[in-house]
This record gives sequence, C-alpha cells and structure tokens, in this order.
Amino acid sequence: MSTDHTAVSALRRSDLARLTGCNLETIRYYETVGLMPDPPRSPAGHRRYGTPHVERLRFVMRARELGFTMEEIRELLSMVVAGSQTCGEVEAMGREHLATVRAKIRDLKAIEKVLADTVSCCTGGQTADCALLDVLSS
Amino acid sequence: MSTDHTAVSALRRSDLARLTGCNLETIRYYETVGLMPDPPRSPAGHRRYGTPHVERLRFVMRARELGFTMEEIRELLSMVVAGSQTCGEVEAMGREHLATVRAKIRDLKAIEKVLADTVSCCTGGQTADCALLDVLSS
DNA sequence: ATAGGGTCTGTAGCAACTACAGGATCAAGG
DNA sequence: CCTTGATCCTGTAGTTGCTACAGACCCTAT
Repeated sequence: MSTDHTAVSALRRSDLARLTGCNLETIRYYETVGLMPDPPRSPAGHRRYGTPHVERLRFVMRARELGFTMEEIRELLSMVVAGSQTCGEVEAMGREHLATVRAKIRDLKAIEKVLADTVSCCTGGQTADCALLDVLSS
Repeated sequence: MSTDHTAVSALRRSDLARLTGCNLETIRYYETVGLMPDPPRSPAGHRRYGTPHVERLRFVMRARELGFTMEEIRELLSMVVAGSQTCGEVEAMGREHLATVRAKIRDLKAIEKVLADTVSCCTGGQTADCALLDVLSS
C-alpha cells in the first residue's frame, strides 16, 4: 500500500533517454540550462534518476513539441514546481504563445503564396530565363 | 553610349546598408560566408561598393525573405553568376523550398490546433487546475 | 585480469546573425 | 593645420536549442 520511498528506481542517463525518447546529450544540456534539476549521483559520480525526472523531462519535451521556448518552459516549471500557478497565468502564456505561432503561420503563408505563384510561372525548360530569378532580381 | 567603367560610385558600408536596409554587420558577415564578394578597398582598407554589390545584396535579402537558406542562396548565386542556370534547375530549387515551407506550415498548424483547443478549455481563474498544464503533464 | 561497454567532463559545431571592444581613419569646423 | 566626432576596421563573443566528439574514468562479465 505504501509507495516506495527508498528505491527511487535508479535510472542511468541512457535509461532516461530510452524511456522518454530524448537524446542522451540533450538531457545533460537541459540540466546545465536549468530545465532539469541536477540529479543525485552514485559514489562514482554517475547520474541516478527517478520517476520524477522522467515526468519532468516528459513535460519539457511536450512543451518543446508545442514550440514553447526554453525560457517559457522555465517559467512554467518554476510556477508548477512552486505550486503557485493559477490557470489564469498559464492560460495567458498559452495564448501569448498561440499568437506567436499564428504570426509564424501568417509569415510562412505569405512566403508560400509568393513561391507558389512564382514557380507556377516557370517554364522549367533549358532557358536561362526564370520567373523565380526575376522575382529575386526584381 | 559606353557604360561607366571608372566611377563605380564608391559606396561605403553604411551607404550600402542604408540603400538596402540591411544591417551593417550583416554585410560583413555575408562577405565572410561568401554570399557577398570581398569588395575592393580604399588605400586605407575601407570597403568600396558599387551598384553590382547593391543588386547582389538585394538578391540575397529577397531570397532570405522567402526563407531560402544561405546554402541554397549560395547555390542560386553560383549558377546566376556563372550564367549557367536553367529555369528547370532554379524551378526545382523553388519547388523543393516550397515543400519545406508547406511542411513547416503543417507542423505549426498542428501546434496551433492543440494550443487553441487547450486554452479554450482553460477557466482562466485563480485555480491551480489548468487544461494546458494537464496537456503538458499528460 | 581484461575486454567491452557505458559514463563523465569540457568543448566545438550548426544557422544566421548581432553586438561589442579597441584601434585606425576620414571629413568638417575653427 | 589641428582637433573632434563620426565612421571604419578587425576579431571575437553572444544568441537558441541542441548535437557530437575527445579523452578519461568506471562498471560488469567472463
């Protein structure tokens, strides 16, 4: 019935990488930049992880997949770890990030339109004349 | 009737920056990475640009605005400078780049959907409970 | 005992810039 | 002619988010 306090299921770095799908080196990187805490060490200095590390790394990875910057993730994590977050704060960060995502989509769509319109004018032949080059040289 | 061979309208780097809107330092950077040629120098070693530099920098900037990588621009430029390009080759590069732009748009739209769906579930209140955190911790 | 793996650290590299320090030079005013 | 302030020069470091390597250590199995 009691959860195990002693055996924190000592995972090596490679185990954490395998469990999460995260690159081995990236884990160490996240530790140096403070997204992951410095883990306890074995007597020889080898990192030993537990399930909290697995969960935290998964959180970080999901946030990265959604395009949050490391700075934003740090902020999210500091609130969550302190337990001080309110839905209002987190939602605000989400909406702000959503706005930047939408801005990027707008920019890319503008590029897409120019490219699509232009290459559709290309003859694709052996001639040196090219609609895309014309746009670039305009 | 002859074009002017002598006065290559000696522009300083700041003039080139002003004419093109390019950042001053970026011009030097483009020279070190080979997107711009090493310009002729004044006796004291100051860069002196002419109209060909203005045109080439504008080409580079437009290509960057369309999201071409520097590697792709180098390739485009090497063809154009050699005069060896065919519309077929250039169009192929354009279509390939268009495909990567569309892939980015797809990725961002997937992110946008998750974010939009999630934050719309947020209550936005003082509670610690948050739909976005739930997604990140799932 | 040793062979092979895994782990440790620090560091360099990628894209595409941007910014600064410390020195040389130029152009205009007195 | 001289000074002053703007511009120019070079090299180098910082940014974001990793990834990869070298050389040293350590752990496990035979």
